[in-house]
Order: sequence, then structure tokens, then C-alpha cells
Amino acid sequence: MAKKSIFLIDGTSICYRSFFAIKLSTAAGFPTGAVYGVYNTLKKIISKYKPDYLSVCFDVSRKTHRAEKFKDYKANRPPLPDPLKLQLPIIRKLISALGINMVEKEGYEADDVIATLCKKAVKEDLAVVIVSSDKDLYQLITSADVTMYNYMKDKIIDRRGFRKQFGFSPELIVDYLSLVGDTSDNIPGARGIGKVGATKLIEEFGTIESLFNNLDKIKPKMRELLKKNKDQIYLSRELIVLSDCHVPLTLKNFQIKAPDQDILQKMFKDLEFKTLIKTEGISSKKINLELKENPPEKLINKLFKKSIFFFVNNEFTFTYDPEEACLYKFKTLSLKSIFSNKNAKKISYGFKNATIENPNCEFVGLSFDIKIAAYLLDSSLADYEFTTLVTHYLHESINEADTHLYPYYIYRLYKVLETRLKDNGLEDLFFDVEMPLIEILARMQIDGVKVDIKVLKSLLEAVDKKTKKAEVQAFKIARKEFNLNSPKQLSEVLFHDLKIKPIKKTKTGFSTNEEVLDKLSPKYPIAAVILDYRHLTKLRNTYILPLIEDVQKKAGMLHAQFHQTNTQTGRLSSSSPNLQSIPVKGEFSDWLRKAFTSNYKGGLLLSADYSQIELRILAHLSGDKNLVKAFNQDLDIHSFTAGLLFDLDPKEVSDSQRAIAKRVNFGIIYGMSSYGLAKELKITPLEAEDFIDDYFERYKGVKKYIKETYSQAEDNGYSETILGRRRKLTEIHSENMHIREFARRQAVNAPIQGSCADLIKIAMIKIHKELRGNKLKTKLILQIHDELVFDVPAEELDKVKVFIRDYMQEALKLTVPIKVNLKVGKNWGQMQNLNC
DNA sequence: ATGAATGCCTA
DNA sequence: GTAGGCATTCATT
Repeated sequence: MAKKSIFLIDGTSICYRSFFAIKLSTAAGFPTGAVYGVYNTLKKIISKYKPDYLSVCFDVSRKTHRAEKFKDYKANRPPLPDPLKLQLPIIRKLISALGINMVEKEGYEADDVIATLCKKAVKEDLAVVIVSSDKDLYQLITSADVTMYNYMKDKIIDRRGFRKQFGFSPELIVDYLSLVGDTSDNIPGARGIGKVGATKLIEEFGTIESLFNNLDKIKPKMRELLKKNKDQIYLSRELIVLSDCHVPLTLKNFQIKAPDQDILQKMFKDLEFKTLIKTEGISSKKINLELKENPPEKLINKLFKKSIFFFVNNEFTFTYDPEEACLYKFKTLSLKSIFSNKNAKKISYGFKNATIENPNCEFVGLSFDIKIAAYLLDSSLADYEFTTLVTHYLHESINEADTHLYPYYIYRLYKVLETRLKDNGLEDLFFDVEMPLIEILARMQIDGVKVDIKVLKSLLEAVDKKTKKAEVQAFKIARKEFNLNSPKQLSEVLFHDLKIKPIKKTKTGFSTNEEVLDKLSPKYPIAAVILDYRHLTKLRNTYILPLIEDVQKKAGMLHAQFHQTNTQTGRLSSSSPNLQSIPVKGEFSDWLRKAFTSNYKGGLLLSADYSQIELRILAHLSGDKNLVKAFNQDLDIHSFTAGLLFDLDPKEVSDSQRAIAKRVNFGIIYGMSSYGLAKELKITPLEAEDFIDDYFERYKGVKKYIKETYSQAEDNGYSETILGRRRKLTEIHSENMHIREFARRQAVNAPIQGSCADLIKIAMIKIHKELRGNKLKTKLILQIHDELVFDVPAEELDKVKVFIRDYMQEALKLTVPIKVNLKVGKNWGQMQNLNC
């Protein structure tokens, strides 16, 4: 039988942390972040650790016994910020409404209260967990029954963990801190002795007393510092040692009582914590958590018509009967019969996975996927796991393994997310674009791409042969063998052994990247050899070998994943393998791409890609006169820009001028800074500045658009695409200029990149619908951001090529024409343009 | 085993 | 200058 647990929470500490971490206020401007943070922290601790006893300890006033001993104690700490002061009474009210006990003692700090209770609790044979970010409290983990919980990192530290972190026993933390001091409490410590020095001394000698008894064994410099600071050190120790303040341990009071829901709800309403206000429908009170195994036979028909079906991935299926307020879990009814019944309203988490697990099933009437909704509302979450969403949107934490709780949460998540989508004008994008896309991506994953392994193997042979040669050559020039894959070793060979002058630094040494090696290669043949070697091994290790591996598993078919919730901008991403980064330039890229073929006998691959789509979208978004004109007249946009920049007729523009204009055009899409453009063009930032000025002089509308985008991002905290997809930009107001500039570039790029994603997603849906409606065998197999690749039976080519192009071009109506190029071939490496 | 650092492939 | 995924080395959980 495990010991009963008691959690002692440093209320002051969690208030401070919450206050600085969470900026939140009501519409009227009343600060609420600290209240919110404290609520979440407490909720999390309770639901995760289920303590038997719990108490939140507070400081009462600043006139503590420590201040009597040392007048400067906490002297340099600024007074409590007003916005936090305002929240303290509310936080106390909230804690008491939650049924949680609070303890405080006049003249003492929360630390002392915790220390006192902790000692008593250990005597009562309880397991004590201390919750604070204050280092002083480590002095309490001298017993094996006491641990410290770091709520920021969600980690519990015991004696072993402490030793690992500090290098000595917790008993010595007081001595350590006496040396180091604590700037936030204005505890002096020994001036001149820092973390490193203190750790060394403590590890070697232990206590302060022992230090002063062994002064002769300490290096002169340290010895002097210790002597000089002796008084300060002993005073510091007095201040750090926690004192007993005679508060009683009344365990009965420390039990968590039932929260007062009425008060809580009223508080949440006043504080405008919308997500915490209970929604209509299933509430935690009403729901029957004991799932019934199967609904009675006579209920099933009714349920199909009236109730909502839920499923999480492919594993859990339940339905909620609103009349009975009861959840039923299906054992005998297959997922298939629910999926294919269009009357049954279905709410899912992770629909794509469910589809992939049931590839032969027909899907109709899917109405709402929670994962996708959460992504659309905020594309910046680290992940969209079910438990993450429960924490983020319901402010409760659940264990991943508690799958029996899923039905309880999924409906509430649905309610919250549905409302938010509506509030943010994201319904159309959600229901018309993202939801229909799920099944298309699932289909792409299920069907896969045919890959000819023989082509890969012959390529591997050729690449291996060339790699060997490059290797031999490199070692010959270096006059020794070394690991060519190691930038560190290579740097040693180039810049030490061969005495080449380094061009660029990295964080840890000299750079050996492509840019550097390119510059070196005319003078130093070894650089060219290394570049060749890198190219070859990249091809082998990143593409050829993994592809062979994957394809062998699935009998000639490659099933990559396409992710719908992995990018901040709305693009898709691909992995395992990433089919969006198959080489297209370089010596062997065509050979590699020849391995990607049609899965139909005599079939063809059709590739359809948008031409200059990002600049066209920029033209649409900005309405710039020159840019719109160029596209309306179907001009070569880079030559046109070069014409404007160099004051020439576009026909007179030289290749190098066009190349510069092309870089500048890309620069605009990426948010452009003179520094970045300078690096790209290998000119000075001042010269780059001139190009940018000239560009904006000619494209005045673009300049205006970028300015407006900045100010919109500053006002709203996000920028948005044509269809209203948003990208959060929390750092747009950063004090740090570099961070702020970065956010600004993202603000400009996100609508362009994201609108392009909107556009191609619509095209995919329309094309998919047409293909299925006509029962065609042509399949969409790849999406590479502005390109779609189809596997086409030869006899379908003439039919599909027309509507594929049309749907892509008509996916969205822009103020400029959209152009799509078609290419076709028996594989991805040998493609011919297709004119129709 | 895991993560930072470096480097390189795509749009 | 934007957005991704992934391999390797090397120093650490």
C-alpha cells in the first residue's frame, strides 16, 4: 500500500509564474492571467496526481522575521505589480471555491509554512510533494519521502534527481546558496563566487564550516574571496534556512472538498473564461461515464437518426443518446455500418487514420473532425494529440491511457471548437475545404505510388561507384583518411592541415557548407570533390536507400504520409518518406525520378503545376497595377521585373539581370530584408537596399500591401489568407528587433504561401469529385505544394487532362489569370510538355 | 537513447 | 529573407 500523499503548494510562486507567463484580461481590461494560470496549475496537479491532501501556502506581509535580521532582505525586489495585486483576492476566492485549503502565518513566508508542514507530514508518514519554483525549498528533500514538483517542466525531483542536477546532496543546498546568494531576494552570498565556483567548493568540502576549517587547502584566489565575505556568507545562511512557524497540520482540512460549481461558474463568467463555462448538452454531471456496452435492439434505429456518433482514430466508437443522457459503446455494430450510413452524424478525432484502417469502407456523412478544427483555429500548437486538445481547450488533463474518458471529452471538445470556428469565420474553410480533403489524403496514402525498384538498384550502383572515386580522391589530396561526413573533421583537414583560409564561421567552428566549398573549389580541387561526395551520399542515404527499403515492404508500392496539421501556413507536409523533396536538380535526379512510374499497365504519370502562383497571389492580394498588368499580358514576370528595375524593355534584359530580378521577386515572397537579399545576391546590404527601393518604387501597390499587412498583424496578432486561414504571430510586438522582424516576414509570407495552399486544396477536392463522379481510374498520387501528380490509365488521359487543368485554374477567382502547365510521361523522370 | 548542431533536399 | 523533412556526427540523458 502506497503512502498517502500531501501536496504543499507555494501559492506566491505559482501566482508570480502565472502572472508573467499568461497575459489575459477581460474585455473591460481587468487582468485575469494569473487567476487563469493558478486555476490550470491546481487543476492539473489534482487530476494528474490525485493528492490525498493538499494545501496552498501564502506569504502574509513583507514584514518577516528575515527583514528584521537583514534590512536589505528583498530590498531590491520591485513591489508587487498592480495587475497581480488586483488578482490576489480573486485567486483566494477561486481556491476556496475549488474546495482547497489555504495556510498562512503572519510574519512568515510561504516557504517557512511549507517547511513546517512538511516536517510534520513526514512524521505522520505521508509522502510530501512540494510545488514551487523557489530553490530554497530544496533543503526539504532531505527525507526520502519528500520530493519537489516543477510545474513548469511537469517533473518531480527527488534526492537522486537533485544530485544529478546539482552534483551534491540536498542537505548541502543551504551551504551552496549561502555562497551563491540570491539576487531576487537580495541575499548577498559571496561576491565573486558563482554557480561554478560554489559547486566545486561544496562538492569538495561540504558545509560552510568545513570550508572555513580547510582554508589552507583552497586555492589562494578562492580563499581570499571566502575570507573577505565570511560575514555575508553566514548572514546569507541564516536567511536561507527555513524556520519553524508553528502552523498546525490539520489533515482533515487539507482534504480536497467538492468544488462549489455555482460560485465557480459565476467567477468564470465574470472573468470571461469562456472555455471553462459549461456548455449546453452533455455536462460532466449529466453524463453517464459507465458506458453501456450495446444499445438495446429497438433503440438502434432511433439512434441512427437522432444521435451523434463519435470515434477516435479507429478504436473507440460510441454514441450519445440525448434523451437518455446515456453513452453507448458499440461492440457488435461495426465501424463500417456507421461510416457508410449517411444519416448518422459523425464526429471524429483523427478521421484520416480511421479511413486508412478501413480502406475498403465507404465514408459518408462525416461532419466534424476535432483535430482538423483545432488546427484551423490555431496552427501553432506543438501537436494535436487528443490529450493536448483536452488540456488546451477544456483545461483539464487526462492520461493518454484513460481511453474510457474519451467519449466524455470528445463531445465537449466538439462544442467548444464548433463555436470557435463560427466566431472566427472559419466555417467555410473548415467544411468546404479541410473536411473534404481528409479523405483525399487518406486515399493518397492508401493507394500509394508505384516505384520501380530495379531502377533504384541500378542507380545505387552508379552512385556507389562514383562515391568511391570521390572518397579516394579526397583522401589523396588530404593525405590522410578521415570521416568525410563529419563537418568537424573536414574543417580540421581544410583549415588546419591544408591551411586554407576559412571563409565563414558557425556557432562552434568554421563552416564547410555548400556556399563555402563553392567559393573554394576554383582554387582548391578538394572542395569540388567534397561537394560531389556530399551530393552523392545525400542521394544515397536520404533517397535511394530509404526508398528501396520502403518499397520492398509493400510490393512495389510506396505509401508516404501526407499531414494536414503540420504546417503553420496551411500547406500539407509529407513524411516517411517525404515525397515533397524528391530531387529535381542535379546529375542523378532524372534517374531517380524515373523510378516513380504508373501503376497501370501502359499507364502514364501526369504532372500539373501552377506557374508563378505565389507572385500571382501577391498580385491578387496587393492589387498592384504593374504586377497585375504583367500577368494579364502573360509576360515573363522576372524579365518584366528586371525591365522595371534596370529601366529597360523586358526584351533587352540580360540573363544576369533577369536572374537578379528573380531573386528579388522571391525575396518579396519571403518577406525580404536588405541583409537577406544581399547575402543571396552576394552584394552589400546597401546595394541590396537600392534594389528593394527601386522595386517598391515600381511596384507601389506591393509596398502598400506589405505595410498594411504589418499593421494588421500588429492589430490582430495574426495575418490571413484569401479564405481567412490565420497564422498567429505572437512575436509581432517583441521588444527584440530581430524577433519582431522575423514575425513581420512571416506576416507577409503566410498569406501568400497559405493562399496557395487554399487554392490547390480546392483544386484537389474538385478534381477528386469529378474523378469519382465519372468512375474514372485516374488517381491523385502526389501533391508538392504547387504541383499535382496523377497516375493515369492511357485511355483516360485526353479526358482528364482537360478538367484537371480547368479545375486547377478555376479553383479560386483571382484578379489575375492562373496558369497551369501540364507534363506527361511514362515515369516522373521523362516528362513532355502537354499542350491542349 | 536523445537532442543540438550542421548540412541539404523541395516549393 | 518563407515553409517543411531528414541524415549524420557528437556530446549528453
